[in-house]
This record gives sequence, structure tokens and C-alpha cells, in this order.
Amino acid sequence: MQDDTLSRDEDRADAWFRALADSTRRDILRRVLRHEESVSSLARHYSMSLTAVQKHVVVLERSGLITRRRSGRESLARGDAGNLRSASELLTELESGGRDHIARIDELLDEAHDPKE
Amino acid sequence: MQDDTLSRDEDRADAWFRALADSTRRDILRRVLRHEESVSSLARHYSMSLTAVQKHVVVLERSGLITRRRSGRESLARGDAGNLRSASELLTELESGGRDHIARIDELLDEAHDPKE
DNA sequence: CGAACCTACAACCAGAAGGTTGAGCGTGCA
DNA sequence: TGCACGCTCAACCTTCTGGTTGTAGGTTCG
Repeated sequence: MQDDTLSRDEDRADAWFRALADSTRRDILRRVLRHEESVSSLARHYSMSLTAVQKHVVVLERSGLITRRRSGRESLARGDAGNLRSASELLTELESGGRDHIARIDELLDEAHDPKE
Repeated sequence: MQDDTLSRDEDRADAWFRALADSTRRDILRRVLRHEESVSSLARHYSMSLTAVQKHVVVLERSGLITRRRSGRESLARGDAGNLRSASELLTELESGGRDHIARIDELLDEAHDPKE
């Protein structure tokens, strides 16, 4: 469970959209895009267990849409605007239905950075 | 087949990103954004059963990212640029903060005792 | 030190996802 | 008419998801 590099581009896109396909995770992402927040602080906003929220944070982290740093006993999460923008641009490219947009999408995926290296 | 209104906005967003979180479905979407294509024609591009591809098309259709029309014995799928744009804009909104949205969600959660129905 | 706090992780569970095969129905055509 | 084609649906299987509870380790502070 620790050795998946999300090597293939399509896998990375899968992870982005899968992470976004849950309203709780989108809400967490909105929050940590504005300011760093700890897992337990995040958990107080939702009517589910701390563990459930922690799992959502892990999903977001592994997708690359957020990063985390340790501060004492807290784990502070922050949104990764770069990767979110890459996901957004991938959609924009789909939207414009460009003929050679597939090559363009490869570019976008290539410039996305891996989570937690 | 169109009585599933996906009433809440968040449910619609869930469906959008869930539909996008699969590389086969993204590929189908790319194709039908360019030109209408039948289910069996789409299926010829992939190494899976017709039924599997048909299910992917149904997922895309129910998410609103594609529409279908009947032509004789064929079911022709076409990408819905409007809803795809909405999904894209939702990401852009996330990207740029979305303060109002968070406030509104907090209100709703404060009122509702049972979120998530 | 001891207590409270934050995080992590394992085990478990119900339900959804993604695939298969097989049957069946409407449509087009030789 | 008969038959191939395109699609749909049901049933089934396996894996993944999203939630739970319980246990435990590291950190802060009285």
C-alpha cells in the first residue's frame, strides 16, 4: 500500500477525479486550499468519525491534490494548487475537443508532479 | 430512463467526477465530443465486452456528460459540452477559493441533523 | 510523571464498481 | 421471411469504497 508511484499518466488522472468524486473530499479540498488545517480540525466540520476524515485526507494526498507536513503532533494539510490546476486544464482540453488535444493532455500530465516523493 | 434527476448539486458533481475517474470513460468522452458514435462502434476500440462499454456509456449518460439519441437500431452518443464545461468551472471555482460556497455549506450543515440522508 | 490530545492503522462490514456470460428484443436487409 | 446486427438487461463474481470500532504510539502540558 506504500509502493504505488502512480506511474502512468492515466492513473494519475484517475486518482485526481476519483478524489474529487466525493463531496466531503471536495469540501476538505476547498478548506485546505484557503489555509492549512489539521486532520482533527477538519474532522470537526463533519458528522463522521475522525478515522473516516483521515482516510479522505489520505485519498486526497495520494492523488496529489493536497500535501501534508508534520508539526508536532498535528498533520497539517494544504491544497496543491498546481495539480488541481492540471486537473482543471485537462477538463478544459476535453471541453475544447481539440483534434490534437491528446498530445496536449500528455504534456499536462507530464508537468504534474508526483505526490509525496 | 431520464427520471433520475440527481437533485442536489453535490450529487451531480459526484456523478461528473465519478464518470471522469476512469480512463476508458474519458477516452469515450473524447471521441463522442468530436463526433457521434454508436455503442458498438465505440466498443470496437477497446479490449472489453460490448456490455462493459455499454455500461460505461450509461454511466456517462447518467452523469450528464453525454446524451444519446436513437437512430434505427443504433444508439448514438454525443458529448454534452455544456455539462462538461460546468464540471470544469466547478474546478476553476475550487481553484480560486470558493469562500461563499464554504459558508453556505456550513449553514446547511448547521441546520441539517442528518447530512448524507 | 500522568493525562489529554492528535494521528495512525488493523479488522471488519455493507454496498458500489467494473467486469463477465447468456438471453432476448427491435431493426435492417437479402 | 429469415437472419444478422445493435442494444439492453439479468445474474453473477471479484475488487474497491467509505464507513465503523478498537488499539496504540508520539506529543504537549499541568
